[in-house]
Amino acid sequence: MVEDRKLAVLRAIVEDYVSTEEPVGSKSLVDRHQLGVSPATVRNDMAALEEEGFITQPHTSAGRIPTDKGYRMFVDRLSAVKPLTAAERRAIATLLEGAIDLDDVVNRSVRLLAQLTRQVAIVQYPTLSRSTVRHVEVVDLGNARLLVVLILSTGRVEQRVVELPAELDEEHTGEIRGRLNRTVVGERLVDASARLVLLPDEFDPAQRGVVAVVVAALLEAMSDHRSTERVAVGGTANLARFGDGFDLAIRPMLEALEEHVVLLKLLGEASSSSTVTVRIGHEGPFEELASTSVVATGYGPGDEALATLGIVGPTRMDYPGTMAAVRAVARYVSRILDEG
Amino acid sequence: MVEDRKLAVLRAIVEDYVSTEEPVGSKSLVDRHQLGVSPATVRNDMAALEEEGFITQPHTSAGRIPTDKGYRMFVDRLSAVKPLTAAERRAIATLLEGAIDLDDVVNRSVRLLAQLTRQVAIVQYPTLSRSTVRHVEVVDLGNARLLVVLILSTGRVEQRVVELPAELDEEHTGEIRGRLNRTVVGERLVDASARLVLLPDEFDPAQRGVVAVVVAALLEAMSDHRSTERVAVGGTANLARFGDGFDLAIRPMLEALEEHVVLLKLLGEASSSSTVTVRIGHEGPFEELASTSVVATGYGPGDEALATLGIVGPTRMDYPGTMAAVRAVARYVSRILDEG
DNA sequence: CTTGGCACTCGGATCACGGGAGTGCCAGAC
DNA sequence: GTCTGGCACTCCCGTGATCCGAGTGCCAAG
Repeated sequence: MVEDRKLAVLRAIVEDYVSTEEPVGSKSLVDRHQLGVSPATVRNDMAALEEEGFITQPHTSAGRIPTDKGYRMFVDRLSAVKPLTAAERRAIATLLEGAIDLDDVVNRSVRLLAQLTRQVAIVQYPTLSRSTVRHVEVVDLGNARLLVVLILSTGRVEQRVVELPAELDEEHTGEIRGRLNRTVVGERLVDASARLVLLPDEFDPAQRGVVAVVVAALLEAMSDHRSTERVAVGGTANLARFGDGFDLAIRPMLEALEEHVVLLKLLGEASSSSTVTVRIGHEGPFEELASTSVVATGYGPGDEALATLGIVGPTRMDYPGTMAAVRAVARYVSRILDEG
Repeated sequence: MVEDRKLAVLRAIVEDYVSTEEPVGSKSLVDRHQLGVSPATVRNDMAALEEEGFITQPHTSAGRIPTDKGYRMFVDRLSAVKPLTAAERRAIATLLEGAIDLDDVVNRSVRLLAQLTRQVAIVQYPTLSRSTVRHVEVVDLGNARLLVVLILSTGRVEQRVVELPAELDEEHTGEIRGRLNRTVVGERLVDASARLVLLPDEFDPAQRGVVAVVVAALLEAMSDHRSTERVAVGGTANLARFGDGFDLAIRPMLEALEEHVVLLKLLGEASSSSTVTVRIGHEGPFEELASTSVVATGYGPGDEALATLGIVGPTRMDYPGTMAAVRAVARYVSRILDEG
């Protein structure tokens, strides 16, 4: 009973602080919410909440603001995911339906997410690891150079130009192309890689060198770090809304946004699950970003989470709304990938 | 004589203001520079310079700061391009030598430029329009789908997947591939496009539909706006150094950085020439960016400027150093493209 | 357990004030 | 003519001093 009201007070504090951006006191709390008790009672509850570490005062005789622990409690136990409006759903659907290829899907998603949440959005490109090989193409460019193209089931296309030890004739490239495709088409990348490694030995010694070079390029393309680490970022202008500890938080944030490796670490383990995960303040891996939270989720066709998308914003954010937006976008994108 | 000293004073004001970020007064001017005259004399000159619109006072009884017109004069007539240090040259050379493909060149360039100038760097991907076709590849993906790959002399690769009205056999794809290549290889894009349009008519009616679809895809790839409009941005964290009118300037800047079309407009006509151009404050096309300057230049293999690169920063910047860095990077990148 | 009352604290806005940097102008020196 | 030193003036900015109010903690009574 009393415990319930304390949590209601915590929820009210979080909500008010998120919307007003100012420390919230007992008086304004009872004004804005129907708590059915007096400010004095609320004060007692607040003292208890502070004792337990859920809220804190910036200085004596100021209102209270939630701690990271307070936000955590709010997210875990005090908030219901806020359903999107019909208009928002429609906006998501129509915007994403129009996408023409994978790049476009990712770009549209990141814009959409930034717009919906008014935060900085991050979308990781679907990783290659679980997709399968659709086709391999080998093209003679002349001058002992080959173009090797790898086409994957997700629609991603990787290409590499390789230098050969010697010129190659049409017949041989055809043979290599054919055997490559018979070896890997339809395979998952891990299996395809395993088979490719053995392939050069099946050719006669004269061609082995050439095949080895091509295989090396394909292997490299399959395990390509650049593509698995690729991310799209949008809504950086929303950083300008930070307002409060502006330049304190914005600098490390901008730096992080330039380093895709850092961003991927930020999105973190969210990719493994397809539920929305929230990392609040210091819970994240970077000390400098202690005043920012990450809301992320995995996405991908079917049940598989091929990649991660999410947003980064100040710990003081509208978690229910943000989580709803992230989840909704992830679901729509997943559906699109399913169809493509 | 007197005129000369006035200009020397203007130069000194610009230099001091750039380095100290504070309005500069007559006293500190004579202290920091060997002008050989007294503060009173300098004051007279400053009054004249203000009269002519080169400098202004933020408020009465404060020092002077350069106006856009003052910076313009400084850039045009008062500054020598500051040569880079040997270390900087070496850094540019070694960093860019290691690039493995066009994307990598662009990415490295933008990082380099951001680092050298400590500003926000922008590099436009080389435009397709002046490059030539190196090879066209057509790959049957099954299910009446073809992959069309366009490889250009700049190293750019564009690919499109097209849906055919009907399944196609190996022989026909081979024929189409051959005739496509005979038609366009070595041609400039404009010429290639012109020839392609006529190509379907040369086939017999049964194949004409298929060829038309492939040609359409190629034409689209050749005139692809997405690739001509692609830009890479780096060093956004440097925005955090703006310091002065921080949030005033940073917001529109971040917004501009998200809109590649806007960025291209910012870089502007610089692409036509291969000399470094400077756009100062209000000279640029955007009212909101009146306190930022753009230093840009065209670059590309040989004498042709295929694209533009440059930096955006506060009007209060080190123009000689920045111009030198931009020019140096453009030259090195051009050389790399020449070799590739 | 709740509530009204009350004394207390402290941050932030406001204001007055003085120092200092800078200016403009003028009269005299070169 | 040109430069210079002197001087009065302006006004920004930092420093205290003051005051107000929101908010707190605690206590005694309901």
